[in-house]
Amino acid sequence: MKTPAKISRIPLSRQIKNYILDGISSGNLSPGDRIPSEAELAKHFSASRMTVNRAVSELTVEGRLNRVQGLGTFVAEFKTLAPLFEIRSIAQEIEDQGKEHSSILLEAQRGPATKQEAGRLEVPLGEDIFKIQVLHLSDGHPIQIEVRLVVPKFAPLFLEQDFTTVTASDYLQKNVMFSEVEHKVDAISAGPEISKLLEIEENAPCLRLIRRTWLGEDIITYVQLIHPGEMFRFTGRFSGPQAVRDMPC
Amino acid sequence: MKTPAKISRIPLSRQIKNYILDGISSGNLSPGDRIPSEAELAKHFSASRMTVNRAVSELTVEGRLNRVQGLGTFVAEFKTLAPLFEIRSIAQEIEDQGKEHSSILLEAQRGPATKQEAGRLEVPLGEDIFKIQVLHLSDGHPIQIEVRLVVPKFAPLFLEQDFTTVTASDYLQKNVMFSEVEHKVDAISAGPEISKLLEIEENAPCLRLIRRTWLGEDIITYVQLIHPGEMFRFTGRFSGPQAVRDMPC
DNA sequence: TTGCATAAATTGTATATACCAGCATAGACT
DNA sequence: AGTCTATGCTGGTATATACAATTTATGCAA
Repeated sequence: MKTPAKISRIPLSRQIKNYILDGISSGNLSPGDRIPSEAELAKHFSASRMTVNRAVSELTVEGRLNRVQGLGTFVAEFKTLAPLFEIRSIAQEIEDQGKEHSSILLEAQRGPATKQEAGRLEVPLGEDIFKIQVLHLSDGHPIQIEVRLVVPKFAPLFLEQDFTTVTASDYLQKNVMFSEVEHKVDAISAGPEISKLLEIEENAPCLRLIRRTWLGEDIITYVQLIHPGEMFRFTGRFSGPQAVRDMPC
Repeated sequence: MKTPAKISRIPLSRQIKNYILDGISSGNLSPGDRIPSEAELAKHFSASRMTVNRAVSELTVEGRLNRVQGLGTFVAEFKTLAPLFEIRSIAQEIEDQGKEHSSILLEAQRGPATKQEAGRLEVPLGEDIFKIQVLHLSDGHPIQIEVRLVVPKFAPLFLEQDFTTVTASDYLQKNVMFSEVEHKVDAISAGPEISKLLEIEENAPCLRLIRRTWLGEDIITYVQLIHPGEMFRFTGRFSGPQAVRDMPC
């Protein structure tokens, strides 16, 4: 008798990681709390300690946990901005979490640049530009709003992309000659539109606003990402105690 | 008979990682090359495959290698900017590589801000500021120049730091309430001063210039880092084929 | 009370083994 | 010639085990 279909195609180590992550995001585990020891987790999952060790080690590398030999493993005190500074495809990020990425094209229009848009791209006011807005979903749940401003004459190929499947990061990674990247991170609260799109409460704090400007020889792109803070994490690697504790969100 | 002192306190997995990294930096392994299989490495180091597996897996997470099931493990095609965007202490970075960090205080003076400096900090021209310049060394080799501009009235405690042991990142991580970070990356070539400090050829290309501005409630800091490009790596995670290949450096 | 040795718990590292999954190729078959 | 299959190599995951290193708690002795 063969294995009855595929009951669980998710690796055990991944399940353990998700279990811990769920504990953190659900509030059962708070920053500073000790998580069960490797031996306990191994028993709980009927796994060997090595498997637990790998799962926990990976979470440590990812900045979610801190391990202290002889003491135990603890939920990282603070979230990290590090992932925000890593320029990766949101699709890849989601898939790495074992979830399914999809996206909805909210807007794709061409027209003259407003004053703000021209400022972002550092082009003359009224310049012919493209404005694309995409909503990214993780397992069907909205998770990030992406706004792209592109100067068509610099990037004709960009316009042929399927914006719902190819993220800006994907495209830029494959096609754009990097010369300079400017990166700004800010925190905002949700206005009516954003709260509706992301299915969160209005005026919810903690949203991360990331702005990136790519200045290449043949393309000028401005990417603006908005997503709930929970998706990305802070660790001590980036900011210390006061850094986040005193933040409004 | 006990172990004869400590012949090798460096973990085997770390040794394997260093072996591979050395192969890459020495040019024996170029991007795209296949590295020896896990079995071969295990034999070479008289280690078990699991140990090799861990070492190689970690290098993959760090973006230095790409693993393909059924094919082999390959040197990552391109370096990544990701570490540049991770805000970490240079001291920690160096120690993580198993090397010793030290630093030399090149300059520490107080005076009115020049036009350029005032612009960086967004303070009035002539504002009383501190200018600190530190040279960081890895195992005695100069590796990074750090320039810090600080507005004293916003950060009185900052001035009591020992600048040669506490890096700006360290301090900011522990004491500064984060509100906004601006991050710019650029590539420059080495002028006479820089080439002398970093012990590299004059006009050497590929130097990374990183500028960070921290805007907090009680501190405004501008940090400028210069280091040879080799220290940090690119991977496909950040930039695609053309991204680096076509760069002047 | 103080100091020190010891024990217990925990993570860190390493081994030996097993089986699964993906890829490429050689060889057999049509 | 084209197609299929078997095989071998590769990495992916998991187990069971062992010992080292670190921290904390405990208990005993001075």
